[in-house]
Amino acid sequence: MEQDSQKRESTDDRRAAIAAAARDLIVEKGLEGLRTRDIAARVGINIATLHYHVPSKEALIALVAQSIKDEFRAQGLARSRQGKNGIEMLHMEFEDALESQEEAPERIAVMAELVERARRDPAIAAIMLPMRAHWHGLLAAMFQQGAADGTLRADIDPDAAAHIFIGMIAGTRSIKTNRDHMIAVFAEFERAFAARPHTVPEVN
Amino acid sequence: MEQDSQKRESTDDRRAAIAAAARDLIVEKGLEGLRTRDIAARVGINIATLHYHVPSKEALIALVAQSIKDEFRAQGLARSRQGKNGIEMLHMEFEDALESQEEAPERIAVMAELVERARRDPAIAAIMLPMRAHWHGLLAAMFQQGAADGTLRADIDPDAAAHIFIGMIAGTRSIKTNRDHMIAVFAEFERAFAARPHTVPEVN
DNA sequence: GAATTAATCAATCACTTGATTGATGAACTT
DNA sequence: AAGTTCATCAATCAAGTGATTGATTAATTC
Repeated sequence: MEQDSQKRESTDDRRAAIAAAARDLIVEKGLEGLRTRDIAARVGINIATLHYHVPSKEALIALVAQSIKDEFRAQGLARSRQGKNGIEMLHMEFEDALESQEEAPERIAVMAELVERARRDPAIAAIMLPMRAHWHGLLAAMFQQGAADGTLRADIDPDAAAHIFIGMIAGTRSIKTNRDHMIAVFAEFERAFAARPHTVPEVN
Repeated sequence: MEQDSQKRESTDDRRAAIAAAARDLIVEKGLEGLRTRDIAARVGINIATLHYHVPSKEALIALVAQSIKDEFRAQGLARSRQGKNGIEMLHMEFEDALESQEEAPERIAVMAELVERARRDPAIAAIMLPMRAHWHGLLAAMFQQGAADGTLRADIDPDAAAHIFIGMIAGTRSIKTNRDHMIAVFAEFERAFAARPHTVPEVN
């Protein structure tokens, strides 16, 4: 139960509210349209109060990046991959992506924006790049596992396959993306990377 | 031969120079760091002169988008795909991407920025989305062709495969991308989508 | 060669924007 | 109850920031 008559919020709560408002505004206006005043207004606080909780705009963007990173980590931990074979793990990964797209599409959009930002802002790069590298590593391990357990192609290059998988997911944050489209794309991905012992050799 | 003693440039030349300077600055500072004054300074003209040639910042960004679009169109027309089979056309497409990445990496970076922008700016969307749709259509046709001529998997979903291909290319504008890495990724893509009649069926 | 158009710039406007200051009341400490 | 810290805001600052104005000079037209 919350007491909504409370006049003062803790810094943790405020920072979370500020991050949430900033994320919404980044989706609406992009990083180039992000204004500290707009964020303060959306949270319902004064601009000086915002600066009390988050010292600078730079720190604010880093806060947003960190909030994204934390959510991805939480999602990764939510489901155990233990005891699963390669293709099953890949399936779970895709389901996570599908869930993200449906429950927090704004998260994907903000992440795309921050990945761009990371290219020229070391502070953001320090947050986003390890996150991407970690995901890439997990995926590569899955592909390797799949090649070993016979559920994925034996001649797979785990690193390259992880790259293609990430590109596929990142591409779904595009225009006409709906659930059915994503499912069709992943089905094609599965046909492309799953082991296919059923193919009938042609006679030359 | 050019006469570099010329004091006045034509509007076409000026607009091209402005677009080029803007693209460089977008790479350096992002759209959120783009300033009309900086562009003018880089071209070597007064801010008022810039506004004489390009009426507003909005129009300037549209000019950049159009310049990108024109270059992509030119690249697409540079090599004829006639008489090629599915996998050969795909190879050419990859070579074009590789060439872009090496000869004009800034073009890819700016395009990524503009694709983000298109999400919330109808004027930019009107330029970028048809470009993307056109590329997607060309790719889907290639995959269909490849399925028909036996060079690519017969069970391919051309639309989904095009999506994955675009994601792969877009993903290469990421961090540690070098030529060897791109080639390894495309090799994996080829293994994944090429017809593989040589697979030996396993006995259940 | 006079009139017109194209291209340019110094100066400035009106407004935005991130950040600070100094003050105020609530909540916690002792 | 007094002192201290926490959270808040009205007012303001200084540096931008996109755009305009009015004038000047080179090029073109007639």
